[in-house]
Amino acid sequence: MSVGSGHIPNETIDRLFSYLRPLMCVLNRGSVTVSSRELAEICTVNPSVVRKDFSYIGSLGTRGVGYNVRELIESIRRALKFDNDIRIAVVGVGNIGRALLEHPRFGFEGFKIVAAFDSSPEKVGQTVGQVTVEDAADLEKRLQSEAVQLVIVAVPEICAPDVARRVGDAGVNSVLSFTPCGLAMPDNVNVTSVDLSLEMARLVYHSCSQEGLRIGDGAA
Amino acid sequence: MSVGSGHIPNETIDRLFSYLRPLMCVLNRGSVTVSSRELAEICTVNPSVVRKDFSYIGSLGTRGVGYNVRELIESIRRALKFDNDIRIAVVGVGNIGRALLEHPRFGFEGFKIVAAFDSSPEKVGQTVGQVTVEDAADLEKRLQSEAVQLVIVAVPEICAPDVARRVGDAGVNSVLSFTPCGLAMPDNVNVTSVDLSLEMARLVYHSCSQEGLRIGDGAA
DNA sequence: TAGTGATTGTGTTCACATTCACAAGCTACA
DNA sequence: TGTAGCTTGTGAATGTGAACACAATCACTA
Repeated sequence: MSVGSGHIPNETIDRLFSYLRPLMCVLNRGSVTVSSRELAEICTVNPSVVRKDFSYIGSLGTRGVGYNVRELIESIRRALKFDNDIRIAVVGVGNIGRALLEHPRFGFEGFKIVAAFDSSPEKVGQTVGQVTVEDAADLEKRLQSEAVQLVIVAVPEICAPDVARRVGDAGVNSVLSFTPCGLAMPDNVNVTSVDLSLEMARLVYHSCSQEGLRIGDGAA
Repeated sequence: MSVGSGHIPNETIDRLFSYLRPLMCVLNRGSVTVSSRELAEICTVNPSVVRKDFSYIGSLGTRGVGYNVRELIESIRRALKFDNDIRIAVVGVGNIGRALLEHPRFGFEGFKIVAAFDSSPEKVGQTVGQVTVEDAADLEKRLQSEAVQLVIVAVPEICAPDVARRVGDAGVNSVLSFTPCGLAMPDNVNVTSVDLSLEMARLVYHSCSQEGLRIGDGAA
């Protein structure tokens, strides 16, 4: 019962994703290995959770030493089927859309923005970041020809349902939306909404009820 | 063991927050009551989860009818100590900061942006949304005089650690950051990072491994 | 080569959360 | 008033993940 046999718990999957970026940081700092204790501290989880998580994708560490950072990143990405760049399109080049397009890091993290759309004539033709803004009229056709896997919907709330429908029709089944109210989408389309209000409310709640988080592992 | 006695499970707390916005939508649609089945459908959870969650904050529904939407929202907000507006400051008036400041909905959701800061002289003095951008030099002093409870850090990555430190020094203990790499903060400060890469990676993973989500409650 | 200190890997235990199933209670209507 | 149809509220069962504790293993040093 080791190495990728059996099934990986859902929570572990979620955490595996969240390890990736800290590991990148550790790698950039020049560390060759990282211990479960270190990584746990960065991610604010229990070290034994880290070890168990990694045990689900195979025994990757060396006792007494830790985990080889580079190998670890590789293994996680393999386990999460996150090998090739994910092809992304941004719909809506307002403040948020622009921020995304100008964000330089996506390239390093396995994402590639391949197209941007807007319906406003003065924006169409502009070059923002690495792409040139296209007319939203061509949305469906272009999503298909660019083999887009994920669409970021950053349009005004009123337009969102229409855009979402068209994206669904084009066969894209991952949508990241900045419109918090639920978009009615077919079952085969996964939608994640970025809801800052929600995060902020939770944050303040937890700050108020400051429950002491204990982390330790054995000798704490 | 009813009505606010005992303790509320963590997962329930999280969900209570996530019910708020859908309930607002239902309210705006003109519905007076909502059933656990309806709300569960919107939130993609099991109806019995909804009922149990609400049972932790008291018996709020009427059998055969459902829950009074307005009362429900009130009760949830009370339970989450989310009665008064949360006072927010935005640091960094770039694309993201501007998007936040111009976002009209916060006011309706219990948030009030009371200040914005930037270090660039040409931005200081501009009015964006409801506030006038102030010089970041006065940050600590102004955070205190405005009794800011939560700071949104939307500055370039390189400046983030410094801003975070100053925010911490000013006594604010909730920070929402758009800088994904962990900010080193004292223990009494809660930081939530908005990490789009993380969300996108999860989204694509779940779209690929399309596991059929079942929801039903008894008769499905 | 033996000893020391550190760290992983994991079986077991425990705590927590979800689901189920059904009684209790409401509305509507004849 | 009585009946039918919903919907809530909740005890009990089930499922799942987290924490723990410790054996196994490695590097390093004398």
